[in-house]
Amino acid sequence: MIDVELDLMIPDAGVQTGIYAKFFHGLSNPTRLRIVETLLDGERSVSQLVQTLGATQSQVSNQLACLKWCGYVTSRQDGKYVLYRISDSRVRTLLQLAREIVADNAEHIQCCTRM
Amino acid sequence: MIDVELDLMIPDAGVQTGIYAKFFHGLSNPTRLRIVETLLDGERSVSQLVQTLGATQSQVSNQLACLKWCGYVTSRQDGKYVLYRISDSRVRTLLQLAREIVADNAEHIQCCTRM
DNA sequence: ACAACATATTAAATTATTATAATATGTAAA
DNA sequence: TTTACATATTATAATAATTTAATATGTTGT
Repeated sequence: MIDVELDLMIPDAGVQTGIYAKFFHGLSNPTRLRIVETLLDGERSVSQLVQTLGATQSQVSNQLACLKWCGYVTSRQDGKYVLYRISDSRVRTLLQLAREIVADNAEHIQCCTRM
Repeated sequence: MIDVELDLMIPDAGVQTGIYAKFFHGLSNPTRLRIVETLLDGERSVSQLVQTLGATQSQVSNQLACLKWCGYVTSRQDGKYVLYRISDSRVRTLLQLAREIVADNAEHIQCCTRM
């Protein structure tokens, strides 16, 4: 009973916030972010991404799976290839906004030693 | 020479994308995201955040340090207390946009088994 | 200066994420 | 149906992030 009350007092404890944290986690890795940026330029196959990013096929496939789970990309089969695309155009806006915030707070953003 | 050319062919290889990935990493942890959400409601001391989130003091201080590095928050001393606030109002817009994207792509967002 | 409280830092243990390498699945052309 | 190519999955090793616990620093009031 006391535990329940305490839980309710904690905003978004556990479940709800976790979804959004996972969503942001999708962009928290340089390889994934570069995949998203590349796909913002148009649909790409896995092998095209492999070539563009200079990463291994396994790496790209795994990160694409992650981005798919997070809802950033969708895919369709096209012959031998699987083409990926950004699933929501507002992702572009999200990235642009992030760039602006980072640019205008450059003096506060230090080099992270712990992460 | 060949290496240099290859590097240049890879969009945002390494440095630049890394900054934005780190920025997003700031919101990729449930505790940090809840801190940001709480601070969007107004300035808070560390001990207030500790109570609200039900996390340890060490945890909150460490995550605040991380958020500070990422440029999300700034702080000021107020007597015994250190008050933290969101450093850029556009962070609210960023979170709202993320919520909208997640909401509208709920069917694509699966439960991530790997992360 | 001392005591009490608030916050920051650190080190070590735990846990999560990522890269690598190997293999499996799927598609299409011969 | 065999072969070649494209992508996905898996296991393991390497690395990074998080929690926990302890301690250090800093501020205020006595």
